[in-house]
Amino acid sequence: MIDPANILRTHDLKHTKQRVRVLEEIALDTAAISQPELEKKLGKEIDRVTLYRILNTYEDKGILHRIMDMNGTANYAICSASCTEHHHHDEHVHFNCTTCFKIYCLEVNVPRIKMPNGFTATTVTSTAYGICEKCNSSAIH
Amino acid sequence: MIDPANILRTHDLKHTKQRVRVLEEIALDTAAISQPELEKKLGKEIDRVTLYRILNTYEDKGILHRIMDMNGTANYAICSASCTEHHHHDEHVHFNCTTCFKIYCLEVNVPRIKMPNGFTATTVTSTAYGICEKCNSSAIH
DNA sequence: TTAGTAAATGCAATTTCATTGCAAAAAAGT
DNA sequence: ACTTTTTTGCAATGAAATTGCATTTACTAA
Repeated sequence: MIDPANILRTHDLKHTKQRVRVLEEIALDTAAISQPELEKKLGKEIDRVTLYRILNTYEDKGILHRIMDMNGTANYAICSASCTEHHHHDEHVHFNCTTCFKIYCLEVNVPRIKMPNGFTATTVTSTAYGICEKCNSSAIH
Repeated sequence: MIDPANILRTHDLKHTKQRVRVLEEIALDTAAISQPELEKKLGKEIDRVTLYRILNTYEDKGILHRIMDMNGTANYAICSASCTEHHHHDEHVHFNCTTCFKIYCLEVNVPRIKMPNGFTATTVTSTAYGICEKCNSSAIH
């Protein structure tokens, strides 16, 4: 499990209850959570603006990584341990469920792709769309 | 080259000068063009709202496909011929240039990815970030 | 060619979402 | 407990997208 206090300490961020709450909320689910969902869940406790600022600093510090969905909405997931400030290593496949709209970070690496002449790629992302584990099993039963 | 009048006819869309202009503008470049760029170029001729509506109907009809960049901005490119209404076949790699911010549709297919148990994927997209052909060559000279 | 009707456009108003400035509150160190 | 620095919340601003409606434009059939 994640330890919010420890994460904040190792990234030289002050320990505030708002920052802890955001990490707790995101850690509840293995799927990424969207900014609007977070806002709905934490809106009573945390000001909208503060939430924006916390998410931005977490992204800068490499604590969270941001995944844009097909609607241009930001989704956030906890970075793997190898992420460092200004250098994310989220080179795994993302899975967007078209039923529950959750985004999962799969334990599958993005395959190597050879670029056409003249194009040099530094990062490659890969996103799959379909039905997730939970939605598939609830459809069967 | 693309023929706007023909595209409109084959998709049962009325021929208007605004619709033709949008297609012409998008066909000028092989790269995808962002909504704000389109707005800047066509803002004098076409109302902002009309542009939104045209882009939406083109996407619905499978004439354009929409690519979200990392900022959540919509970019549009002309669909390959195999796109039909409500079923896009843009399963090629997209390239986002981090210098000029243009998005290219590469002639490279998205590789097959095996999903974890329980996850069933219907579509997979792949996006590379880096320096495009033009920006690379202008950096050398 | 012209009249009728169905659809697309442009404008104004509204709504939604993100950002900025600043005063008050809260952390961390002494 | 006191001081300094950072974070938070609120209000105001700014930017982007959406809706309603009157006007204009495209298409069809006489």
